[in-house]
Amino acid sequence: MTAPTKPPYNGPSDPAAAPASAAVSGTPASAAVSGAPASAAVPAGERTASGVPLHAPVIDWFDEHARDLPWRRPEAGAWGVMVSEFMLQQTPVSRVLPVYEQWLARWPRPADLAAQAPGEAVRAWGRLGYPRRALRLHGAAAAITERHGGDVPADHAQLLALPGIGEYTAAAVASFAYGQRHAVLDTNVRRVFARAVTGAQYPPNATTAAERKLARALLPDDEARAARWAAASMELGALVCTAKNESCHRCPIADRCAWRLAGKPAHDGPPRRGQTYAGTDRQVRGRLLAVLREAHGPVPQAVLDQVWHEPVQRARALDGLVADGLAEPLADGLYRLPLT
DNA sequence: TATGCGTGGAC
DNA sequence: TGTCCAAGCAT
Repeated sequence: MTAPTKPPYNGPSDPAAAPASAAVSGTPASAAVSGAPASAAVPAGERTASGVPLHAPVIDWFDEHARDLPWRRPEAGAWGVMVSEFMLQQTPVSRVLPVYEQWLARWPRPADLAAQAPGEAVRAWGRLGYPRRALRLHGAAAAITERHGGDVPADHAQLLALPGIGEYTAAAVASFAYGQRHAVLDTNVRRVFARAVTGAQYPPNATTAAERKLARALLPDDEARAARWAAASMELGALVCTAKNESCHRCPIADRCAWRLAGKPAHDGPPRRGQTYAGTDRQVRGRLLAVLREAHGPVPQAVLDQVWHEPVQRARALDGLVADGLAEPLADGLYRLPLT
């Protein structure tokens, strides 16, 4: 049973963020990067295109510098890992921390969340943003309760079948919670690979087949070490190889980073998609939902009308919330968070 | 494959 | 101040 006792976050107390890795496997991988010069001492699958191993210094760095995050503690369990992954989708760690703690204290198991109305999940989500994630997490908890006996599945395909879980999150939960060997390709890892291996400042806008192939090729053969590498490469991107103001002087692989060795050429090609916000439906939806979240009962339409002056856009945004299941229309022009 | 989907901190 | 950015997913 996946029943992690609530993990009060009392600050750094558990330096060992993950089980110690086993000895490095000596099994040669067949997925060598083509054209790579032979480097006999290192299994082919663990070398970069230049033949230089990448994971050893990164994992060593991680052993020293990993943040003590609550979802990395053993007591977090698979449910804690999964909750954190939902919350961390497009939201910074610092904003996730307090909500995560409250969430796990209130709903320590998937079944506890599944027993609540979805609107309660939306309310507890607070201002993390993208509240459809709260709905999907609630739906995932319900599916876990129904289909998996209340335990977060360990199987990648079963994880992928849950609402709100895509390729990244399925790999992350399987790797971080269950120690499995998966390519965990998030925006941090993609940026590290783009720089260290490809020599580009930023990865492509959308994940490419070449990136997936590279991620698989760089995966250590040993299962526990692969899971460690996944967390370590993400952490490197989050703390050192950041999008802006990268800290190459603190980077364990700076001496072999293709981008740095090339003189850190600026990004060329199409501009990276920027996100506008002011004046969009998103902003209106956010305001509307904030009112519903903070209300304790049904809210009259007249109150919702206060949040935005333009009636057409306002109506479209409200309709969108209803269509997404984030708001529930009642009789007499009243709205509330969804009970079902 | 491109687009829509929240929020707030950093510079 | 405005722009960019933060552990993606669904359609």
